[in-house]
Amino acid sequence: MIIELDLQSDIPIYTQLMDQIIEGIANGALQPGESLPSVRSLAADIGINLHTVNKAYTLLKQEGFIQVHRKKGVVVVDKNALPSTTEDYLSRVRKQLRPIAAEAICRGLSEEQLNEMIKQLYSDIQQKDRE
Amino acid sequence: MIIELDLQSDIPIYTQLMDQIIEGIANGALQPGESLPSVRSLAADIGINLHTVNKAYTLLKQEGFIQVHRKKGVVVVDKNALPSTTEDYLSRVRKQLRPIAAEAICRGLSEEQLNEMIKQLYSDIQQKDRE
Amino acid sequence: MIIELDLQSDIPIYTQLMDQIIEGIANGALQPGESLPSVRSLAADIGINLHTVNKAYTLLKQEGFIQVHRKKGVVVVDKNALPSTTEDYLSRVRKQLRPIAAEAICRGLSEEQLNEMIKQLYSDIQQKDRE
Amino acid sequence: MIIELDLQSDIPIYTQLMDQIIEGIANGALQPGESLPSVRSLAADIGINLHTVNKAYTLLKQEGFIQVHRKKGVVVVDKNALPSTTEDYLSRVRKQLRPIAAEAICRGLSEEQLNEMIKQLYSDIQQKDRE
DNA sequence: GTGGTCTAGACCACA
DNA sequence: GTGGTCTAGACCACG
Repeated sequence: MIIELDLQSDIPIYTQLMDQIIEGIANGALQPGESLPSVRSLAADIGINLHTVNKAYTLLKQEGFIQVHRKKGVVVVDKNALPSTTEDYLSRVRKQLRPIAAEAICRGLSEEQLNEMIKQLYSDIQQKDRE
Repeated sequence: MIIELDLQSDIPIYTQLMDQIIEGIANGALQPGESLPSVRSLAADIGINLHTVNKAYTLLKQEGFIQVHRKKGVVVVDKNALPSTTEDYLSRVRKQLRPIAAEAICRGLSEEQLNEMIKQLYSDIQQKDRE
Repeated sequence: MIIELDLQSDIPIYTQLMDQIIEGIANGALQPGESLPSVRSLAADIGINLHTVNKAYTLLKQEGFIQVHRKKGVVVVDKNALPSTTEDYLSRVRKQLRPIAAEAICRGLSEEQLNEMIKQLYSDIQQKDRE
Repeated sequence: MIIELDLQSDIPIYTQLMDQIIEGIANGALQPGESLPSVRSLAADIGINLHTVNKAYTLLKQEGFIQVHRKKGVVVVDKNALPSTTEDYLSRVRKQLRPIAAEAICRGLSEEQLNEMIKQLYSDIQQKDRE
């Protein structure tokens, strides 16, 4: 799986890294049980700081996407094992979406267009799954 | 219009302020042509520094939501005057939604559920508009 | 002569007013010896503050474009009476043009294009003279 | 590269700083990809506050002259990457030049003399480029 | 009185 | 160590 980082972006590198890994899990590029590279090797591979990779891994672990095995190292959790649609999670998503929706209303982007966009994203992200 | 800030949040105050004002414009609490309070008075009202308010105003101006009128002070721009659905804007929204969608897929939140959430947000935000 | 002000502009109103009057002198809309409206009436006409008009007039007087007669009020000076191409003036123009030229170079706007633009401005401004 | 500021000037320090940096880019003193000093060190060097430097950098970033790279710090963008001669840009230049041209007409500075001045500025600014 | 500019000092997130 | 954010206090230009 290829990690693409934008060092010019205002999004922190560790966040970008998390997002990419989560997307990898979503589209099946990272299968449940699969091992992620060690902090050290991943950092070297993509040319970033150890701390940065470490921070991403730590947060991913906290959110339940990965687990640290003593032997296998960092492994991907089964999607189905994730606590789905917690109320906590739902309200977090709502908070994330709210300002996006507000701006969309101001700019005349309709509910339908936004939903269409989400539909495209879903199929776009899951696309690689079918390969 | 009431501004609610969470000073503990990891979202910068000026961003929260921007979001609230944009939502105010979206729901009609802030009508086109209406003047916003001066940086000083708003800062005093909500108990933050005037520079923080100023930063929010500056960014909102830059994004076209408000204008600084030399006589009327800070003025709300007409929603319809905003360049709606620029390709730039659409791709920005897509970038914002992508990680949200990816996580949703992992957590088993379906496209339909997300759509429903957006529908609720739209009606929730626009609610005051109907008054 | 019609004065057009942009209250949204970041250029101070008094500067805009000066610019318009100078352009009026340049294109002959304001003839030498002609009287300008009084501070009071001009302010009322264009709906701005007395102080603002006053400041513009004061600066124009300082720069030699207008004179204050005890009887006729504010009158336009003859262009030819202006101290032309002082070294002071030339270096001031150079200072104004320098950053414009620097940015033009960065953005790949050629010397010729810039000169062409000036040519157009000259004919554009003097156009009304022919009417 | 040497930065020269006039703290007595009525031109804001951050604007002067921007102008100097843009000129540095124009004349090749600042090469594409080169890193600018950090806000702190530059502020210390030229004896101004870091927020003032920061404002200049922020605006330069906004106008596309520099980018903030998460590893390299503040980096000069390739001139060729700048969107050259946008209609927006051209009309902005026109607005800047208009009052200059108007005054020039009043003072009897001919089109040719202005053109000559621009020619000199171009060669003056680009001078260092040839070294 | 308002916004714009500048300074100063502080904390935190990031790498 | 770097940029990002926030606060505080001050002066000036503008209207």
